[in-house]
Amino acid sequence: MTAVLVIEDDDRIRLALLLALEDEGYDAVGAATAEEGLRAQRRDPADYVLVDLMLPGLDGFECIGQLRRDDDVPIVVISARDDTHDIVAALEAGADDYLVKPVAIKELTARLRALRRRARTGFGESASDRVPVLAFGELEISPDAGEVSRGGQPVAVTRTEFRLLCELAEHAGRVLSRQQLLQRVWGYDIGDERLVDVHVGRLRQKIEPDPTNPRHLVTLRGLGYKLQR
Amino acid sequence: MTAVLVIEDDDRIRLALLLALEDEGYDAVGAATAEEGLRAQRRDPADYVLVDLMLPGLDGFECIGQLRRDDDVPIVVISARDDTHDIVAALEAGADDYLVKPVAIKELTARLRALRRRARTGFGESASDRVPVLAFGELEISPDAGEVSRGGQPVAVTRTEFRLLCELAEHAGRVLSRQQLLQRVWGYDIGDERLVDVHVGRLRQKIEPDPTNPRHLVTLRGLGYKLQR
DNA sequence: GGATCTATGACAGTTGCGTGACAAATCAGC
DNA sequence: GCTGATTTGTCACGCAACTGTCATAGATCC
Repeated sequence: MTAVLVIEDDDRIRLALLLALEDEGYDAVGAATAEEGLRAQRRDPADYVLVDLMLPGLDGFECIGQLRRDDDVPIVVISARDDTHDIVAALEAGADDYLVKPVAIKELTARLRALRRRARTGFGESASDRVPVLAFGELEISPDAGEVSRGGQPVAVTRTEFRLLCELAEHAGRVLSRQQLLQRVWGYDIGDERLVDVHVGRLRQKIEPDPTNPRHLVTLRGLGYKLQR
Repeated sequence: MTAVLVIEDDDRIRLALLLALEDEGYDAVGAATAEEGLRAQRRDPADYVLVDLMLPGLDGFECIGQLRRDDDVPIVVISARDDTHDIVAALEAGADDYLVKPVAIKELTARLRALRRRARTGFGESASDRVPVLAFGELEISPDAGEVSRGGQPVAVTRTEFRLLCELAEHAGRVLSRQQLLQRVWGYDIGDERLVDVHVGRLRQKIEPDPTNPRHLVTLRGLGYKLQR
């Protein structure tokens, strides 16, 4: 069954949504705060997340950001605010759709279905010859095409940088030690680990908006590097 | 450049949309009727299609159906009608999103970007690329990701602290003596057992809500430490 | 109340990381 | 092949963060 996580602090609205979703045949779970929702999603990932923007503690935008960091789950914002600014900000943060309260349950489920259909289909070329693309926020990597882009703009990376990036992307969210990277990217059994630093540094100059404060290609001191959403 | 086809019979609205889209860096083309739009799309496919519902001749719903028959192009409906029925019908017919006039251009483009991102990413991560997490109440440890979080909020721990925590987490609920920890975390055969205390203390500062009254990382006097739920 | 075990703060030495400079190697265009 | 441009690997330096030691204070047991 399709599972939906509803992150909404207002008990009545949350309950109403949960009941309505269950009526529609979804397996719905509620969370009253962003923190609770994030935890629930980590432990037992739902297929969709609905999130309110105004939450106590961690707000909706941050919640979306956190969800997107380690998950591709479709996120639909359900908010009382219909300001263009909020809508744009939420979508940019990683939300897939934005509905203004009060929401009609039929519309909501229709939108969930549309979202699923779109995600399955992809677009551009026909499904068969579509190049797989790994996405990390505004960063996109297509290993087959040998292309990297940030926010739709192509980024020129060298071969070594590209291999390094692919290796990290393949194990997205996981730490790779310098040794592992040397092994996999360069084929060295032993070698100077600083070499990895240098290339990571160069890569960051190209793919990170603020290379000094990397958001995707992060260092885990003493452990290695990892690529995250 | 990204091309957008706008199918809208009202000249003023169509023109306004075209201009606004071009301002935003899109390559926008207009069509006044469904037939004209379909022809244009067949001849020179755009990356997105915006379509009005109330069109002379072939109406919007049918237009969507026709578009969908031979194309995966993302379709966004832009309509004056905000009736749930219409919205659901349009989405079911194959539209990807539905905006009610008047539309804010910023919102429109944000939605186009969201759509593109989703289509590229797809979803439904396979279980294999989900990073495993060990949970202890609100405390979460992901050895692979090199991450620790409390209540969904990431906590920065050092390498030694991380190793220590993982060691304890691996044997959750069991006491580990200082000797065992020294052995496993530091590789020391002999060494000052106080060292363990110091690191446990530092770890508690970071992961325990009230470090003086630890709930998870507890001391067993004379025996050692253990991590519990 | 004394003995033993544990917590914690301060501190200096060490380690790890990012970066710029540079030379060797490789590539592209002719 | 030649030449200039790009890419790659090496090195050294400096900063920031981490580690281990110690001393002292506190807790616990009998």
